[in-house]
Amino acid sequence: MRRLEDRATWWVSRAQLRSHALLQEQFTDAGARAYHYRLLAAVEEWGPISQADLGRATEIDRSDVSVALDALEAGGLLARAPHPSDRRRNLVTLTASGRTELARLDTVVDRVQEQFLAPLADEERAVFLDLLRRVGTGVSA
Amino acid sequence: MRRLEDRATWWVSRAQLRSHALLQEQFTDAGARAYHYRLLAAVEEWGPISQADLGRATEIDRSDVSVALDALEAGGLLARAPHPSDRRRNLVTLTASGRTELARLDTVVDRVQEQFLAPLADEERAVFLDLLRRVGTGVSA
DNA sequence: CTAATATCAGTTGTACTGACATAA
DNA sequence: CTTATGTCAGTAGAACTGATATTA
Repeated sequence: MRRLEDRATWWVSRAQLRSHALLQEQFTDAGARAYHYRLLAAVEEWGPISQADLGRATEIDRSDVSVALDALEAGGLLARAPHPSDRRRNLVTLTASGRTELARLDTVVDRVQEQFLAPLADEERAVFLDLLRRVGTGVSA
Repeated sequence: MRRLEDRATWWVSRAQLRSHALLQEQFTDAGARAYHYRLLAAVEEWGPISQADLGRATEIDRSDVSVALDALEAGGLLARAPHPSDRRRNLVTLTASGRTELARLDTVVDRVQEQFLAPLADEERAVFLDLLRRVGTGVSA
């Protein structure tokens, strides 16, 4: 596969595939999903936050945020409350068990990250992160 | 998103998203799909090749190879012929127009790669490729 | 009897699209 | 009148699963 293996797009796919497989496997064992983790993490950092802002922060489509929040709310991991001055919005906050669940999932993600980056030495990891960040955003800064 | 933005898994997803968006957009304009390109490229390098081997080379599931080949064969880009000594197998080969189409898609992929790697300097691209390859295979070599 | 191949039908999770009622 | 928000229904492509007939 000379043709493909010289292409960054190919290797990005392969890397994403491996990362995704590790994450999915261990999230499934933990009874969670990637979307849920991303949303819980964003709510912890930015909450109380509206669903639209949550979508922008996690880069998950508004409509998918809406559906995912239904599950998270049903599981008691977060709560929706009306915005005091803008009745279009729901303010989303973490519950106590949401915080616990997030901490639990953090250990899963840390383990996955360690396995994923295992082929790289410490100095290489920092370089990799930097290059990946720039390529991911499309900005050279 | 401190929590997510310190994680390689997050940035791999973002990078894959950007790469995928560029590829999909320009493949759509060109009337092609990622699977088709991967299969054409593999057949050119390894063909005549059986469908099972094609699946292993491209890391596309056998069942998906089967379906994708239907479309490519219908478009006259490649041909299936019975294996002379193993009647279970189809030997897949490129047709002349398959070769032309592959060359056309190569220019698309080259353009996408250039856009995708735009944030990186030349030396950085080589480093990035190397790190990505190791992380994608899970092997430090 | 046990693989391996090609195929078919169906499922999952991610991402997106278009539409809509409501409210700013 | 225009824009933003939350919701709903539906779609697309990638990846996978399980089953099956055929052949090695």
